Amino acid sequence: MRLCSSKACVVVLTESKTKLTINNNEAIIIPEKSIILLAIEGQQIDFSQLNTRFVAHIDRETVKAYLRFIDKKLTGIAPLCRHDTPFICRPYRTPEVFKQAALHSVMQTTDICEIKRTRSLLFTVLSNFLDDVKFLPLLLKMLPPATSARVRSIINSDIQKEWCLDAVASNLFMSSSLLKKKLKNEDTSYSQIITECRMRYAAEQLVAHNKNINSIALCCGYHSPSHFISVFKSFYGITPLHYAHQFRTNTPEHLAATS
DNA sequence: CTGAACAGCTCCTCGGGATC
DNA sequence: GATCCCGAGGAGCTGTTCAG
Repeated sequence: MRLCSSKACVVVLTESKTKLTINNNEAIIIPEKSIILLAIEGQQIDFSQLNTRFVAHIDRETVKAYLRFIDKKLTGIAPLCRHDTPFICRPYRTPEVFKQAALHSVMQTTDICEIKRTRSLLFTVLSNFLDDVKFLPLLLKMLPPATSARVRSIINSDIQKEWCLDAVASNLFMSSSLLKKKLKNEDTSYSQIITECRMRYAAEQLVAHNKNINSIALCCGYHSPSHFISVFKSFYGITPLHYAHQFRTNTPEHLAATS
């Protein structure tokens, strides 16, 4: 089952022995009662068994806040090696705390107290990885490098606009060839970024507004719904309708309604 | 370090058809 | 009718090289 999230990273709790596959590479066996921290951006992550209620979604702001909170000197930390798998696995003994964190991480609330409580729960979950040498490099990897972040920000400012590389480059006051080089140095490309922005927006529209596929495809800058579906499927591993259905059947509201 | 040029490749659109 | 899949062709992007 493909792991879907619009956040920078997730933490997954396993109830039983599970196979984890990242970018279709060799499967990794995860023991039962483990928690796995995964950088999700740009990765295709599949679990042989996955209970979406046991997935805590952590956004970039929470990661930034956590790094400030632990107050460690970050400048000397070696970056995560390009070949390193972007995850850490630890045994976990207090699943009830984790389940609370996972539940809160998908709640949409403007209540300051609830937001602070969610953040505290996620901090508690993250702290389980503190003694792992890969932990801080992995968190730093989730914070975007300058150029790709600026490209994302430009595209997200008007996601429906028909962006091209030249237009984005001129917004950044540089040539398209220079922009390509800078993005390549950050291990990404314009195509990857625009697809990622479009797919995240599409997923939001699917679950939040219940729009049909045609209008979502157009909103995301695709003139062909069929192409949109194929891109969505290659990005999330499931079709848009399946995604929306899966989200609805796994939300706490639905679980409460069906219990 | 930056920009320009170019070959090869990927992505997107379009059209058609199958399935639910 | 809506969704999904597939193939062909063209547009645009990537990677690389070279020059300033």
